[in-house]
Amino acid sequence: MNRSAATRSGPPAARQATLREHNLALVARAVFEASRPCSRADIAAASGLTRATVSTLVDRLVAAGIVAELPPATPQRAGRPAVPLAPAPRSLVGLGLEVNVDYLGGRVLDLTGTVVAEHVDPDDLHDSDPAEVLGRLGRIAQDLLASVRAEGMTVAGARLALPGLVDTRAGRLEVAPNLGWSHLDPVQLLGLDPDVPVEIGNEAKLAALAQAGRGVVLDDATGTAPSTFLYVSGDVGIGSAIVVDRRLFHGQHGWTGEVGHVVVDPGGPRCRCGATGCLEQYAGKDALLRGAGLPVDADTGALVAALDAGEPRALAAVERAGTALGSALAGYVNLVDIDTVLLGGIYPALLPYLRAAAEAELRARVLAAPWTDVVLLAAPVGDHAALTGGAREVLRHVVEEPSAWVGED
Amino acid sequence: MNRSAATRSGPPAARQATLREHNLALVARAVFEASRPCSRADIAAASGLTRATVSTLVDRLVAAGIVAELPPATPQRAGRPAVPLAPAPRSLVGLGLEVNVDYLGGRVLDLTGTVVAEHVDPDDLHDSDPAEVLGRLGRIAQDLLASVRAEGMTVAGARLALPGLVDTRAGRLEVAPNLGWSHLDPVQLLGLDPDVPVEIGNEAKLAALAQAGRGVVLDDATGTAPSTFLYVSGDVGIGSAIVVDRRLFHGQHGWTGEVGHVVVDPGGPRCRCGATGCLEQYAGKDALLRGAGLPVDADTGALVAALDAGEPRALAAVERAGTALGSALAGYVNLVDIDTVLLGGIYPALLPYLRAAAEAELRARVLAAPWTDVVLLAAPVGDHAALTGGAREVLRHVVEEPSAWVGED
DNA sequence: TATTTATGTCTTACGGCTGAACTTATCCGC
DNA sequence: GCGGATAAGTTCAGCCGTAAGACATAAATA
Repeated sequence: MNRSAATRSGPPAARQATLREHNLALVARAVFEASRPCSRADIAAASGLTRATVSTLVDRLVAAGIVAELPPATPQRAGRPAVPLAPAPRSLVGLGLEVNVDYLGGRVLDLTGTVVAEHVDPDDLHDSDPAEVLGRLGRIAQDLLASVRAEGMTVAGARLALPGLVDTRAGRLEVAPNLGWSHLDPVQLLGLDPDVPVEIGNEAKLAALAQAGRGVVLDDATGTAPSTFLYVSGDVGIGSAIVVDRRLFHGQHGWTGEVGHVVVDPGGPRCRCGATGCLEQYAGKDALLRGAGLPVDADTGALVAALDAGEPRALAAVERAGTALGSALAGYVNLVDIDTVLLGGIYPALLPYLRAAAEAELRARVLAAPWTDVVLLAAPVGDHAALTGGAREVLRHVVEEPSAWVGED
Repeated sequence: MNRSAATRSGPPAARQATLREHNLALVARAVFEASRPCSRADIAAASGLTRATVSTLVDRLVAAGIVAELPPATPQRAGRPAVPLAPAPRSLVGLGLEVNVDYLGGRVLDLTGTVVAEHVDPDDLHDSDPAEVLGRLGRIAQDLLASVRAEGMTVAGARLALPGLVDTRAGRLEVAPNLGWSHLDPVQLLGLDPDVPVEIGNEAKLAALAQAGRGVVLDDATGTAPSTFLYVSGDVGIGSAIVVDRRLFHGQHGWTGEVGHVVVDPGGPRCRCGATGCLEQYAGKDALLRGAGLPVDADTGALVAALDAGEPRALAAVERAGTALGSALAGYVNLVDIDTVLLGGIYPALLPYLRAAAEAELRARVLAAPWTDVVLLAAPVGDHAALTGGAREVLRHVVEEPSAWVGED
């Protein structure tokens, strides 16, 4: 009997509890983004809340096991010494899972970003049976969960990375060409305890989030990890993700970043997608190996060896890939105006040989080149990045909405 | 003396007043998004706030001239008749300004989306003098402001659209090739009263926002304008904008959507940007006219006439443009996963002749084509869309942050 | 005219933040 | 070694905005 003209959608009404949730998240964020342990007073000064308010909020976060009070550092100056606050280790954890063409496995991270448990099984999963493989992964996940629970940790959730077109909201895998899977509900096939919420995601997208440095904790002694960047992951196919402010740009269905099928040359070779001259046919792994005169089942190491040995065919193939990649990336940058590109997958190893050609093309084709430089970087997180990204994504939600994990009183 | 480890950036602390601001915006949004006038009770039911709270908030919006109480409609059913609420007409207004290659002018919109004042001067402004032109526009703006103020309206702000690379935050125009302008501060040259805040923006971006208004009606089956879409505007150059949920995707500098320089064929003709085979060289206005064998200073009407007459060269040029556009848009859609494309500028007139070729290319090249259809539509707002978009953008801020316009008590 | 139904207003209660006073814990100078 | 200075963290009254529910209002209906 709702005759309302106003829509029911949109943001919810704000009440007193909303205030608290907001400020709780604000305080959590302050602790997790701080470059070193900070005190309640620091947070008060930085946020504009009073020390009184910050204190009650921090107390709740400590009680929930999200924030830990460290032993006091030896004070440097007059005044009561501060109680240093930091992300709580080995308390709340997130589980990242992945099935890819060459392995399946899981990784558990705590709020400090430390790996507290991991299990990876290399395997050839081309054209595999989804029920069998996901059942196996489910048992791996159960073992990981049991081991961390035995140490008193609480699992905040899990994220399953799959190399294909994924509908995150519906929890459906539409198609994963290389696995030979399509139209299935991977979460159900995992058969995990229903008390652990599992979401699925695209492998490249989650690998991208692993690069987003301090998504959970600032662990980049390596340097400043960018918070806005394009992540391009090369393998047989070439996937990518648009990360803005450490979050994915999601598009309408989550199917962004299909840079592998951007046109490089319409007169080029036919792609397995049916069109011609896609980037993948120049800079995909198979195309690179074929162009270098290596067997298709060779690995990147063989290609790098050929490059190091100065093989002309290998050098030519990689240069052609660099030009194609630069051309496609230039279009990408022209369209989304993000000028830091992290290269993952097979590209970090090839970057010394790719870079010159790619950058030449970028300089020539990026319209804003006179005002800004496009930076090509090797992605810092390499090994099974989607596992880390998935676990981090779970934990990011904890930090951004801690109220769900904080008790009533 | 701030030794804080926590950063001072990030969202501000939430206090009681924040609650009120949030809910005030919520209520305003409900009124402005409703498909027909709604009552206080409607808003309460839709938002989850109590009628009491909604009442006090609505009263404030009415007092501020943002919302108007309409005369009661003849009641259809038992019970006290509702007081219909709607955007207030001729109260708060926004000013859109534009300098483009063929005209300069301004347009004033009120909160209902009605044009309450307008002044457009056609003129050839290729390689013009910025100080002279902007001074002239400033006087036009002053006249418009004076006339609406004489009727008691309040000007919420102004937005100046320019056809070039614009740094919105710094208020600088980096370069506008067709105007022959570069490196200047257009707001200062306008010389407006400082009590009217003026921001600048890219012309294509603001024209895109004009398409996203709630009052905009598409002439396709659905009728309502989409809230997430790509807007592609063709002229000599081809600009575009990414609109998500009625907001621009901004990128790092605001320089998104340079689709005119996406590669269509690396072996193609050299572009004025220095690279080869850019979309602009196939689907830009000059390229189209040249391809059709028409003089470069002809207008779109001449091209359409040639098409209607069945001129083979014109038909071939437009088909080639359609294919090129489809190829570039396919890449665009593959990258940002937005499958509604509004075509503006010269394209609506050419759409009947472009569509088949463009859609064929889209079907072949969009990877998600089996799961979603890419829709090509003529942009509903045509004439000087950036004027409307600029004014709307000013008013959107009023609706989204009404607290700035609501008095203390 | 009395009843029903729905809108809009009024009053009291509650929860969360503020501000100021207070306690705690360390350093510094004598 | 002791008192003052300094700064972190805590306690408590007060304010403010929303919730809950009673009340007033206005029209249709029997």
